[in-house]
Parts: sequence; structure tokens; C-alpha cells
Amino acid sequence: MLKRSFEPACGRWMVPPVNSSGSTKERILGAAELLFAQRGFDGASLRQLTTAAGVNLAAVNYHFGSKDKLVEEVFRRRLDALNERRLAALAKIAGAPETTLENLLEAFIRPALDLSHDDSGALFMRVLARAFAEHDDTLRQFLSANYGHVMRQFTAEFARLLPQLSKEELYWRIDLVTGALTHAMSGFGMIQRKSDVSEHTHREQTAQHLIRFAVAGLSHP
Amino acid sequence: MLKRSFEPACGRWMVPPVNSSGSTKERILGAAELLFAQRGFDGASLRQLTTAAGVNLAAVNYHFGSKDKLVEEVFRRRLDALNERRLAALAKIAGAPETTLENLLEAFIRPALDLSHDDSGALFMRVLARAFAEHDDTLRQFLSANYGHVMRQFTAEFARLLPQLSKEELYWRIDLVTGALTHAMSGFGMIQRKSDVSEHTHREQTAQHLIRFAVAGLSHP
DNA sequence: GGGGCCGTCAAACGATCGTTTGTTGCAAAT
DNA sequence: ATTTGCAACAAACGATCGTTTGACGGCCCC
Repeated sequence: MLKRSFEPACGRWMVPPVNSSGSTKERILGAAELLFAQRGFDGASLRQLTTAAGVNLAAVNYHFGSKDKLVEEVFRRRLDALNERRLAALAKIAGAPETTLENLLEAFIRPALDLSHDDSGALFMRVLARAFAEHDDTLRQFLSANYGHVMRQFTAEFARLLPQLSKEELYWRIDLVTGALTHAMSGFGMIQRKSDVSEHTHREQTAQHLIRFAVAGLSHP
Repeated sequence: MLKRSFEPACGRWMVPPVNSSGSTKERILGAAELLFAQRGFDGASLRQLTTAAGVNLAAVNYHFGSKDKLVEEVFRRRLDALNERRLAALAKIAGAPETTLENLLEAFIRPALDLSHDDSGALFMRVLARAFAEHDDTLRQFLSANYGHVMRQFTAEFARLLPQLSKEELYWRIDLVTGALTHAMSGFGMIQRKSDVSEHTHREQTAQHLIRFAVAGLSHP
């Protein structure tokens, strides 16, 4: 079997330890983030999810309306925070004459790395990487409608700092940086965190490598 | 709904036009590639799949043993060809004193782009991007066991052409290039093929941008 | 001509899916 | 004290899942 993760010999599926803190809605969202990251949106069933959250099966439909609405809420909760931080960081440097490409990339990348800081935020980056790969047009429209203006503001600032690039050239490069970012954040690839460095240090290294790589890729002639 | 693609008002799910060419096994593999790319491994059911292929429901289990074995075969068929081409291209330049970083990246990237050339090979890149995002350890082991030696040979050649980089630094950068490659190939992002350029031209542009970006990112001090 | 494979088929299997229902406990409002 | 509304629960709904079964027809080989 290639895809589905393990299934224990006894019992049908893993029941992660019950998370008993917070309200019912929050416990569902937390468990959803974990299981969506591990097994995907289709792969994680509401029964696994509600068992992990320690709530009743019907609670998801009661509080969110449907499984799809739950998925939407998982996205909205994290992306609202992420894009707020991005815009706040951008606002501090936008238009300033002394702003460097490193500053701008920092503003773009750092909030994504910080998101991975708190307890389960790191899982969300995997959920996001999955969603990107799903390639769904509905997701595309959702992201564009809700967070498109953030990307537009950053692109405008990139254009200001890289005036030598044509619009098309700039789009291409930002696209490639986004790909490298998503890849690095989701943690697939050769580079794994070594056991002797802390999670925080590892994130810091990731950011450093990513920013240097992106600066070189963006600003080459 | 965020994720599942549309479902038509009449009838339960889309039934793509029947593909009536080739053997039963080949038709199943073709339809699997299409539906796995569109709906994911869990999302695409054997009933959708066999209907699209124009074969009986039981044919999958008869010819492949199980759905999971089918997934495995979808991967193996394309990756065998991809890595053969990569190794052939690498063999022509490995160790040669006049080899440039561009040559090496070309050998690495071009076969992936060429894979997208034939009929449905482009779909496979989406399947692959999905599988990367799934983050499954079983997949990781499958790739490492069957195609790890390819990555190792390329890494050795990268190390020869970039002697100034530490081993860790090199791994990081190759990882980021891989992320950009996967992202560009899977086609999520701002850049979409314009209707006035051919598929071939678009692939060529993708390769050019990607190689230039990667060279800059890899070789910066 | 008859026996053994092979590929295909409709039909069914049990399991699991997302969702709905009806009931219960409980606290605030009347 | 009674009513109202919310949240949680067990249980069931019909649909769909991956897989298995047994029968049917065509083909080659003895």
C-alpha cells in the first residue's frame, strides 16, 4: 500500500489521545487540523475526527453545518491570522526607500514560519500543502477572493524593488519562490529536522536558507 | 464546499467519456491517472474509474489485485521512464570538465517536462504533486527504495560543480529547487498557460525560467 | 469434441461513509 | 414554576465504498 498510513492490527483505525481542552468547536477544529494533515480531507472521517476530539459524532454537523464547512473553517481560522501578520509586516516597510529585498521576503515568509510555532499550527502548513496539490478550482477561488489582495500588495512591492524585471518575469519568479516556500514548510524532501536542534532553531535555519535562496533567485539579471 | 470538484445536478458523479483504445490494463491505468489527478486517491472511486475506462468494476481487482496496487503501478509506470531519461541525460555529462550547472539542471528538469509532453503524462505530475503533499512515509520509502539512487547520483554531480558549498548547504538548496520544480510542474500558482501559446512553448518557457531561477539560487555565494 | 484457462460480467458482500432524527439534561428567560 | 432554547447524545438513515463471488463465453491444446 502506498498511500493510506498504517492501520493497527487490532481495532479499525487509530484513535489519537482525546484532547479535552477548550470548547467543542475548538476541539473539533484542532482534531480536524491534525487528521486532515495526516490523512487528507477525504481520508479523515468524521468518526475518527470526533473520536479524537472527544465529542459526539453529530457535533460537527451541529456546529459547522457539514464536513465541507468544517474544512472551510479550518482554512479561514489560520489564513486570517497569517495574512494579518503578513500585511502588518508589509505595512512597516512598503514604499520606504531603504527597504531591501530581504526585508520584503522576511515579511512574506516569517509569518508562515511563525504560524508553525504554536502547538498545532505546523500541521496546518501540511494541510495547506495538501490543498495546493489538490489543485481544486473552488479552493483557488476561495483563496483569491479572501486573500488575493495580500498577494497583490506584495507583488506591487516586489515590482518596486525589482524594476528591471518585466511583469511576466516577476510573476514567474514569485511563483517559484512560493513553490520553494510551500515545499520547505511542508517538510517533504531530504531535509529533516535533526534531533539535536530545537524546533525553533530548525525554523530559523529554514527561514535563512529560504530567504537567501529566494533573494538570489529573484534578483539575478 | 472547498475541495470536492463539482457534482452535476443530474446523476451522482461525472462520467468522463469512455476511452476505448488499448488493452484493459492500459485503459485502467489511463483513467486512474486522470481521476487520481482530479480527485485524489481517496476521492476517485473504483466505480468512477472503471466507468471512465469503459471496463467492468471487477477488472481492477482482477488485473492489479487491489486499489492500492493500482496506485503503485500508476507511479511505477511513469517514474521508471522518468528516471531512465534522467540517468541517460546525466550519464552524458557526469564528470566531464566542461559540464556547467545549466547542463546538469537541464538533465534533471528536462525529463520531467518531457513527461508532460505525451498525452496524459502531464496529469501524472499532478498525481505526483498530490502524493508529495500527502506526506506519507510509505510513499517516501517507496521512492527512496526504487529511485533513491538517481537522486544520489545527481547530488554527487551537484557537489562536484558546487565545491564551495557544505554538504548541508547543498542539500538545502537542492531541496528548494525540487520544491520550485514540483510547484511549477503541477501548475498551481499565478502562472497559467495563456491561450495564445502552445503547450510546447509553455513548457519551454517553464523550463527556461526554472533553470535560470535554480542556477541563481544554487550558485549564489 | 471435450477439458482447462482466461478475461469479462452482473450481482452481491459487509464495512464505512456523511448526515439526520428524536430525546435528554440543563440553564436562562418569562 | 413553566417555558424556551441550546448543546450533547445514541441510534438510525440511505448511499457509496473496496472487494469477492460465481456464472458465462471464447480460445487454445491435447
